[in-house]
Amino acid sequence: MRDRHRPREVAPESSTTEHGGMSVTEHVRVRFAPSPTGHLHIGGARTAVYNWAFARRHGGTFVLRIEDTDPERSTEENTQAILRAMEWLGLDHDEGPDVGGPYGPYRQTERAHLYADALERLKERGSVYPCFCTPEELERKREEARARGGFAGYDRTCRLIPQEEAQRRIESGEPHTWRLKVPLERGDVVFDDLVRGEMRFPISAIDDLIVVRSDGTPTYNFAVAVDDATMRITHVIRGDDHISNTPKQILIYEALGLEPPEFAHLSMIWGPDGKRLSKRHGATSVEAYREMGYLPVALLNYLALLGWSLDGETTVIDRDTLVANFSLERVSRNPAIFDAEKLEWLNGVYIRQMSAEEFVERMVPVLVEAGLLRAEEVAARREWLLALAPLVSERIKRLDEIVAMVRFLFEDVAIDDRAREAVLAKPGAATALAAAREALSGVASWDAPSIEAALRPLPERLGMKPKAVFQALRVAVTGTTVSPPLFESLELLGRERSLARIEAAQPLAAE
RNA sequence: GGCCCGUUCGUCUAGUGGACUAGGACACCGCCCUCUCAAGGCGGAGAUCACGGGUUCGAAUCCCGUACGGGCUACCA
Repeated sequence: MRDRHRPREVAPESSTTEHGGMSVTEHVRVRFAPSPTGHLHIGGARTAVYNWAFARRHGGTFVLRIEDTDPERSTEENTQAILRAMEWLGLDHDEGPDVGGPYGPYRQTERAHLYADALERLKERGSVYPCFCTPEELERKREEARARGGFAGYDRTCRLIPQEEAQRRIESGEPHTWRLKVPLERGDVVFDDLVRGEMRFPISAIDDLIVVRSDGTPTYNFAVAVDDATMRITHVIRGDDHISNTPKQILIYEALGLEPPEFAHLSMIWGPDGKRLSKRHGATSVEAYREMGYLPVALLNYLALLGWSLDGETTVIDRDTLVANFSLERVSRNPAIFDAEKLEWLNGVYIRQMSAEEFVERMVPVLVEAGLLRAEEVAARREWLLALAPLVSERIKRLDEIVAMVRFLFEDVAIDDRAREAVLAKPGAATALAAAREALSGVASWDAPSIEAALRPLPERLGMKPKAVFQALRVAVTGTTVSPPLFESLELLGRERSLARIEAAQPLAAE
């Protein structure tokens, strides 16, 4: 449903709001709050991109908060991996566990005292009450309520316990949780979602949720609200799986006597089958894309486009353009399906945009990693690498494709069976190779133009098609039917090796 | 069950009542270029705007309903 009354988001740099008749400048503060239970995945990265872009667009602060309250699955390695992935993507944060900041600590496990403080405040204000129901009882009640239909939340039994009695039971050591006393008389909880417009929830449908467990730890909604409040977050930009949590968090803010932030809910990212994106759909972590040879700018661009558009026409959007143009108003409400092919195309666009120098910088680590080049050789072969760069960069979409494309330049490769059959087995192949070998041995200066000058006349002289002659040569020299341009390849291979390979291939060629 | 969200070419999207014979991009098909593969150029196919009602001179755009998909409904996050 389209909502034409979507609220204004803040103007770039800052926004001015009325506070007690006084104009104050509100500094934008957003946060990305991943749970270190795994690597940074595509969906989380997209949320991070939007938060980052929004902060940068408005000259605000981007906070990184680690939600590590699940001790079973949270690890420090994952935290570090998430940090690395964000750095690689270029999503720099202003405050976080690694860089600190005025509103720390930035790991939930280190913020226990803040939740305790908040609980005290809630008690003082009478916004919370102890609940002595056991998990088993609750389970039973839930099932009964479910069977009756309608509201399935807590039946508020303990809300009716007189204060003195509750106090006595607490002091006697009876296990209890703390529940939010939802103000039934309050009326609907309404907020203006910056992406979806007005969102309205009947107060009667909101549970007296547990804010602090019997072991004293805060529940998710409580921790989030307290964190966002104490970190002075102004805009909460997150997945739409949190829409239903929002009214609960707003109620917590209100119970604390605080002004809730603005909210913007992003649609989910799905796999090609319309299901939640998961490993089944292939690579889902940012790290995996780095390893596959994707450029950070390409992934950033693609992620930005997954639910946001600049103008509906522009698709190639670099970091600066994104920052200069990002707005929540242009975020779409529909879930988006992750399209690996479009990402790959975009990556190719950025690869082709690189200068030879930039490409060499990317290519060298790949070659070294593949064992084709030694790091010590790089300086000496710089000119050669610079000449190779444009030949390769125009033909690949991922950096990891480099290896297969240039291997023949670094080591002798066997001639591919299919290539031999399709090309060398054709009549005339041997004649072509012999003629080429002869023509090439006479080349004075071993460079592509001279090589081309020597080879160009061959087809006509031999009465063959150009393609037949050059493909035979290509297969002899590169081992396959697909390679960078022939004349340049010969130049880079060098005279000795080129002639040797042609000679070696001659016995395999048909007359 | 209750509450909430979503639905425009295969995919990402443009669209905010008349400029819509619904635009762009990826993918697909054809032609051109060409030593292969790419890249590039030109062209093509592809969307009854989920469905049904209404409002209006006029609706992809506003209203209501239905269907389908999704989320929340935990002492998970």
